[in-house]
Amino acid sequence: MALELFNDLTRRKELFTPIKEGEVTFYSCGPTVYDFFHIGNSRPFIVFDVLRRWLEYLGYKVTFVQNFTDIDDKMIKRANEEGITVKELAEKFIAEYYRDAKALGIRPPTVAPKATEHINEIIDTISKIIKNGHAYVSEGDVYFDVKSWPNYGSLCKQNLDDLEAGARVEPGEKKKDPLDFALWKAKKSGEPFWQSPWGEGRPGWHIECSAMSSKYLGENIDIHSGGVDLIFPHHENEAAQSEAASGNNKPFVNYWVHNGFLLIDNKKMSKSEGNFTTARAAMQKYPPMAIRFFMLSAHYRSPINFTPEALEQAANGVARLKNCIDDLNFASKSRVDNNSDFDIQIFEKELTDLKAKFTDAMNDDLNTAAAIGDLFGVVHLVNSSLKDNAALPEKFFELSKSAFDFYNDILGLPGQDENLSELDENEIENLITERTNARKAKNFKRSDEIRDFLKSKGITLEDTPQGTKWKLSVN
RNA sequence: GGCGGCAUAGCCAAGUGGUAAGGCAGAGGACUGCAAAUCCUUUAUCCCCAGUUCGAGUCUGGGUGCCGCCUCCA
Repeated sequence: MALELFNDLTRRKELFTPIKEGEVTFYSCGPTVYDFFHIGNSRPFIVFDVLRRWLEYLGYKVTFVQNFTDIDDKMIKRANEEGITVKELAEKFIAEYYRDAKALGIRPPTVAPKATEHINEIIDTISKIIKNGHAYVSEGDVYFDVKSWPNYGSLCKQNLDDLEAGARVEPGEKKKDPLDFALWKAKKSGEPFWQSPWGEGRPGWHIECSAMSSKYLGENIDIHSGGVDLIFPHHENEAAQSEAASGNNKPFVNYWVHNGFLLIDNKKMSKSEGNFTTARAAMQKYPPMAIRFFMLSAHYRSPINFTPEALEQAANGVARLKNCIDDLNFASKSRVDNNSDFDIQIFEKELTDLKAKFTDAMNDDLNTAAAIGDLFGVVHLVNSSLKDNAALPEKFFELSKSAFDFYNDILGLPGQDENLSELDENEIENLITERTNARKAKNFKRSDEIRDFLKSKGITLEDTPQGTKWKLSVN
């Protein structure tokens, strides 16, 4: 089975075929860097990170572009509040983006362009749209002429009249039609501005993605992703602009993929509801990998509900996975025996079957929920083998470890251990030795003291027939 | 009003018309000095009604309930 993706343009699952064989051009809408990104933002970052990894696994050379929006109303407002420049604000939260993204196992994009570093490209794009007759200048603003674009509404499946009914005109806007949207905004006092053929001003929101996508990926790209709420107006506008600028009658994007919303208490997260949480704050309450696991435990297009219970369940799921890998590594130190009568052939076949099921699930519109089910099939297989056999051949450990490496490469689970205890390994080992001696002497009071002390330092002990093993506690 | 989505065990969640994956939590058991981890056993007539079919969670129609977009928003 080959990869199928649900395309919002056709609202059907379609076989994925890239424009250029063996290569994928992939644009994903990135954050506006006026604050830490919130927990809802982290969903597309995580699920499309997995889509990118999966495409790479399938053998494509993936160019993954994710922008930083570093100039818009929110940026200006926040910078003024903080008494810093828009540029300083952007630099701060771009750094914070990378910090949070890394913790969540999100890989850096191939290219991460900033709007303010592409003003020339933006101006060029706007000029092309004007030249092609789909935009007009109005007192220093430039607007996209929606009525001139017959395809407008084809992505969000709305007709112009219905859209018109909900459209709003801001005071001071000089549009011909309420649906027209700004490509370029004339300078207002106190705002950053750039020179343009239409006077001093700054780019509108949607145009940066068109300009940067075209620069790094070409005028027609394979995949464009974002949250469902971006379908209208952002992506509808982007498509109109990009196609109006290229004038080549080819679709801007072949596959539009959108993630479902993350809800809090079954409601959309919003500041007015008071249910707004940054990813940073969430990671202080739950392990980052629990958040990643949670995001991948449902299909990316389904809505998911962010609740403490769900996150605790996810944390326990990650712990089960980590325990298995830890047990495997521990056993590989003392239980290797190539004369073991363990049936490695059957084991290898079961691993292969699970990998095939996993592959089918991933190819089926990135069904990570089903895929995680198969990953737990591996966990169970490895745990059972460890339980039932005192000694196992070297190949068992090689196959198991490479299987977990494979799943980790795709899903980013369980990720990497980084949070080290304040104790160093020697101290831990010494205490374990002392405890082992105490246990031999049946001094269980002392042995439990040591175990409790280590627990308080984030180290969990487990006694096994091969000795005591320790691990970092998962929260 | 227009467009769209969802409804599967206590909770989360897969599921291609042929008698319900997986995770979490719970119960019982094994193992353990006690734990922890792990293993074994155990927990669902798939929102309601009608229809199509030999057979429906899965298709059709009609309800009911919840959610999202149409406005800055992942």
